[in-house]
Amino acid sequence: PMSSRRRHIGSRENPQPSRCLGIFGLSIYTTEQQLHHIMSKYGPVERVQVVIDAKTGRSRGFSFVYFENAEDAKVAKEQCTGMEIDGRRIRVDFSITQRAHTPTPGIYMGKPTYLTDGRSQWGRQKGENNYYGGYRGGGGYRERSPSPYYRRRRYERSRSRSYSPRFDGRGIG
DNA sequence: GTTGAGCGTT
Repeated sequence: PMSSRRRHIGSRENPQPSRCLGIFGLSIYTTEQQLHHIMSKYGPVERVQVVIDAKTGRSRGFSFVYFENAEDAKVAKEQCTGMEIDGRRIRVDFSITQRAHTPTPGIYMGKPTYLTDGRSQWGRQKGENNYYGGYRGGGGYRERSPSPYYRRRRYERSRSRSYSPRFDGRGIG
C-alpha cells in the first residue's frame, strides 16, 4: 500500500505523464548545460538537475529535467530516448518522483550507494587490483570478458588518441 | 577521466 503522502506518482514500469523527465544512463561528464541545450529544442525548460553523488562530487549518471509544459516533456521523452550523449545511450522517462526529497538534518537517511564494509556490490574490495583476481578461475570476477560498455569505451579512447608517432607520416625515427 | 544499474537528501 502506498503512502498518502507519497512524493511519486505511478510506478517504475508505468510512469505517469508529467512535466518532469528522468534521464538515465548518462555519462558522468554530461552537464546540466548540455542537457538544457538539448531539451530546450522541445520547449521551454524550467530546470535541469544532474544528480551528484555527495561523497565523490561526481554525477551519478542521471538527471531530471523540468519542462514548463507537460506536452513538451512528452515529445522530448519520445524523441530523446535512445539518443547518444557523450558516448552513452540515454533512457528518458517521465519521472516517478516529482522532486528531490526534503533535506534531513543530521544523518543521511537514504539508501546507501556503497556497502558499508568497503566492498563494492561487485564483490571487489575498493582499491584492489583489477587484473589479478580473475586468473584464479572459479569465481574470479574477471573470468568473463569485459562488459560491452567497457570494451566500447576502451575502443573509443584508442580512436581518440591525438598523437601516434608511427602514423604521423614521419615514422618513429 | 567513464564497467555493472540506478528515480533525486541544496
